[in-house]
Amino acid sequence: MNSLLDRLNPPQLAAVTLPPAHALILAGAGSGKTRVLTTRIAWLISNRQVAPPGVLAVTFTNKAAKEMQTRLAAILPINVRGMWIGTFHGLCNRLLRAHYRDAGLPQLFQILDSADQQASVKRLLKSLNVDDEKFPPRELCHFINAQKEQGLRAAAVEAAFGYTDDWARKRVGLYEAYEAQCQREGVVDFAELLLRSYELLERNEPLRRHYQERFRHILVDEFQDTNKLQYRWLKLLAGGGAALFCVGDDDQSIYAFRGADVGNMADFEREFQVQNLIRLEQNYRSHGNILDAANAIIKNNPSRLGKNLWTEAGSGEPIRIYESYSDGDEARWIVEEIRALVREGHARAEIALLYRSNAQSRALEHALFNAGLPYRVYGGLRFFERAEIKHALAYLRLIANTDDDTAFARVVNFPARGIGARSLENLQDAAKAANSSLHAAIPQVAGAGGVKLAGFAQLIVKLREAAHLPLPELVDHVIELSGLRTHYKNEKEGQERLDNLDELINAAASFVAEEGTPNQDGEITGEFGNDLSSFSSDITPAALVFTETVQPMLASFLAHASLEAGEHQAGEGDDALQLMTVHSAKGLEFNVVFISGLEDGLFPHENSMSEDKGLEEERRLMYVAVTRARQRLYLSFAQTRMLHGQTRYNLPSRFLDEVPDELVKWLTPRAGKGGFAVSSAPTFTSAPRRSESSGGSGFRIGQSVMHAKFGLGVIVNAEGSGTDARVQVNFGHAGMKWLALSVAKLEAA
DNA sequence: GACCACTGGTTTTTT
DNA sequence: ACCAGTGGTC
Repeated sequence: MNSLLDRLNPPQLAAVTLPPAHALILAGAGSGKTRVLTTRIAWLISNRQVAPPGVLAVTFTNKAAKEMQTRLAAILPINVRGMWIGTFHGLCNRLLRAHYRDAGLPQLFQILDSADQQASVKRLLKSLNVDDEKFPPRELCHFINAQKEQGLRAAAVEAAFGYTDDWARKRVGLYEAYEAQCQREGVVDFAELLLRSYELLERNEPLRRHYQERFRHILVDEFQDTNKLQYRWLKLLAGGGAALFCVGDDDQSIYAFRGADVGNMADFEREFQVQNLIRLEQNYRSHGNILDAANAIIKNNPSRLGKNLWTEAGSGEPIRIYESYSDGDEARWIVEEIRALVREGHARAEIALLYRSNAQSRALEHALFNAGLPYRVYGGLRFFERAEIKHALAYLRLIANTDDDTAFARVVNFPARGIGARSLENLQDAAKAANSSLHAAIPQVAGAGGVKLAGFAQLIVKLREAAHLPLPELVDHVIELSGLRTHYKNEKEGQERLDNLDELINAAASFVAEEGTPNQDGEITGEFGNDLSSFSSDITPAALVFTETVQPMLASFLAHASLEAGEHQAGEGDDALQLMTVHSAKGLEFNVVFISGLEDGLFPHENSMSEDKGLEEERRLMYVAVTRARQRLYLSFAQTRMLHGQTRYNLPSRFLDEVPDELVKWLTPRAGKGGFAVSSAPTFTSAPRRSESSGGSGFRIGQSVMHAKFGLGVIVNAEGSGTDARVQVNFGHAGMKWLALSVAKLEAA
């Protein structure tokens, strides 16, 4: 068993073998964080400090949870799938399924993903005759989720903030109405999973005691990404004396924009009087120059817990910086560079192209496509989010729960069966009057619309009669009987959608194979199975009973579809270049990394400047991007870039200035502080449309200029001529200014 | 109910 | 530039 600890460095070893007390592990990028977590669990179990059911391990993504399980299974001779290792949402789902009654939910409650939630809010606004211009569904969802993530119900929002005006009051009212609608429909959104299970544990003392006593060791991955509610959830579960082992890196906190609160790290340290603070600073991933650059960049952030990565590897290659005239030129240069790398023997899959925002992938894809280089873009539409899949799932959801109005509204007229807006309006009115679901209100609708609706109700009855079929057959049956298959067969470009629907049947089959296989004791123990064996049976005996007609696998499969939208994408496994945003690159590593579009306004993003601490988060994002690279790192920027159909002129990113000169090799003449080196004369592309030449002043759009007060800038626009000539200049730090040429003393820079 | 023109809105994203 | 969603017409 000592071999388990053999290859750990001293701080890693210390972390893994800590006594059962609270601990905060500050784990830098590439410092072996996942390894420490899994080894810690394995060590605890093999040293009999805790039995497998006493461990609770939480991650953010399914991928991380799966990786932890796989690694553990390789070390320990136990059934890992029965352990409580999962995402916050997955574990909360498990908790709520087991105690649905105590949580006030129907047994087969459905989970709304973000799109479902928005559709649900939209429907709510419509039924209440609320102007969706005043309350955009998107923003309302954001508001509702933010409140839930603070642990605030609608009633509590008022108590917490009071109402400043009618609009605020109305907004909270809508939150309340949304809660009521979800409750009536028996659906929960993502944030609700968390809040509901938090409230369940908080209010139900025997249940809380049960879990507090059960979990002796709680381990948290990516702790810096937890929001307030998740932290409170952890505190509640650890309230019975469990040891909380939190691993995180404040420098890699890049999700504040969706509620993550790095402050949780400091709070944890203080509130739990953490005596064991361990820093993992030795990096096993990157060469020295890359690490030095990352350290130099992140050093500019004032509020850090403090940490400095080092490596035993040599300094390696310099960081290469390239300036190009346009985004297209940048992409073409990247293609050439990649060709050379591949010739030198680099695997394409080991080369990553990172960018700040998805819109930037277009130019890169264009160039890669023309060059015939295989690539894979991450972050597109996921399998379970495709329209045809969501349609099929909606039918399945109606089998599980006819009150699910979101599912109902989605497919009542898809494929088209002549139920128009008119009939639906009547139905909605009837449902509202009876305070019932849309399905239940069908008999109230008279006329031709009523007949057609009754036909749809009949279809649901037929589908429900098949609910006992094995899951894959049920899915197949639903696709057939609903008319989806026929619909897509008749559609000109429906073949891909048909293939996807077949893939859904396959997914159901493999889900049954993986999750539904009973173990020796005949229990279903997968993440989405109802792991009831682990609960003391006196608490929820009722949870063992399933609705007779509906098989448990269906509910589990639907939860699986919502919680794990799936990275089911083409080209997986091929030797393809990896294209993704910096956000989605977190946790990954590559031999060669290109970070493109390093321009002020893009990266750091202009929207971040107005936000409090926005620039710091952007800098952490840059830190994450840089630390993805093992051997070679390229940074590139362009003077002009097409965005939203307009050419934009940006200055080089301030982050470039933060990389020490001695680590860098400029592939183009070095740009001055905050300006361009290469005068905008394009060397390998046609000149851009120069709308005006600023009244013959000698300045042109795209030119770098120096101003006594504002410093360096780029001319982005011009109007007027002669003494009236004015130019608009982007000064980066100092912002965008209109200057009269006759007054402002501008010099070409 | 199907098709086409117009509008608005585009940071990052998991669950 | 480009998508999605909407409102008009047939």
